[in-house]
Amino acid sequence: MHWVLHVDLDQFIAAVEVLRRPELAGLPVIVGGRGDPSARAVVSTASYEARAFGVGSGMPLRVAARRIPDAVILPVDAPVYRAASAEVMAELRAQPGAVVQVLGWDEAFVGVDTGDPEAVARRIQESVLARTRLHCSVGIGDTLVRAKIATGFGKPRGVFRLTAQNWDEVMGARPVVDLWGVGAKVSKRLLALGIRTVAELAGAPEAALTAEFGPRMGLWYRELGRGGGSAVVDDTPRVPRGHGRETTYPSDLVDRAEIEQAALTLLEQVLADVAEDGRGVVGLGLKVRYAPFTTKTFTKRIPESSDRDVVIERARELIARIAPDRPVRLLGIRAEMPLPDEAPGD
DNA sequence: TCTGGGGTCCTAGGACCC
DNA sequence: TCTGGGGTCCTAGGACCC
Repeated sequence: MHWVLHVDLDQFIAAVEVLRRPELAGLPVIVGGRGDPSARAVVSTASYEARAFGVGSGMPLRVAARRIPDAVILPVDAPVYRAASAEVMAELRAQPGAVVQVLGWDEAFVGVDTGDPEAVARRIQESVLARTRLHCSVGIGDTLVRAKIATGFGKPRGVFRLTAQNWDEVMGARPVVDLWGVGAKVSKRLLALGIRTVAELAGAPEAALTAEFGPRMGLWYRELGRGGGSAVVDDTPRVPRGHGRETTYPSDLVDRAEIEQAALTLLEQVLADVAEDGRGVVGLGLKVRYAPFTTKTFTKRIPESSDRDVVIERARELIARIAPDRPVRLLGIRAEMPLPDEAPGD
């Protein structure tokens, strides 16, 4: 029978850091930003020792540092994590009969045909550990959604099976925010409809959901409440839609020329990423966060172009729309690339 | 206590066309 | 003195994930 496994590395980034600094084992390790707790940054990953103090992903670094004064705080070192991730994914692909769909640096779906998914899960944990010295947890499911959610019950270093059989018993009474793809906003809107738990969402009337969320998302949320959806692990390589760069400045930018220069610097980096993909640009997006928290996005479609100067000229038109008299806290610029099937000439 | 940076996908509403 | 309905494209914004 066909099974979906969801493999998720345990405290991935912190674990990779501990591997190259064995003396950190057992200490509260926090990785985030440039490793400077006085800068504007958030926690990427905290080791389990740090989590015991209530520090977790997304928390401002400053707050984390205050909470654990003797924590080891390290800067994010993306190339190292990418390399470790590639090793893990290669090991997953080496499993006999496995179809692997990568979800991020530290997680992937693995589709397998087997009569004993737990045995496959344990074998994966052992072989990933042997190759990379990293521990992972594995969720087993009869759909992608159930496998993904199952992993959380297996952490750390465990295996958990979640299927149509035990879905209601395990998930029914839990709040909808525990579902993959339901966050704070949607769960609040659901609550306004009288829907608090996963079971209530699963049994909610179609009309109420589609009226609130539209025909597509409304039906999807109900399906999510049932743990349903696809059971197909898709290993088609993802084609990126675009590239972007965002920076929060240590102090807000006020000078007009300075803002323009900063935006063009970001654009250079974005265009380098686009060029590396060997594709053109069909759209631009400029995000500005004025101090303190109002964010504005300007977008623009442009005729497909790979000419750097042409794209920069179009971008200048967006940059000119930044309010001249307001301090800028964050700038982001993003280039959309043509989808493969709309690329001319192939 | 003060909120990053990289992405993805969905929806609403206006312009425009037939 | 009343103005349909379907489609596409574009901009802007919302929400979510890791």
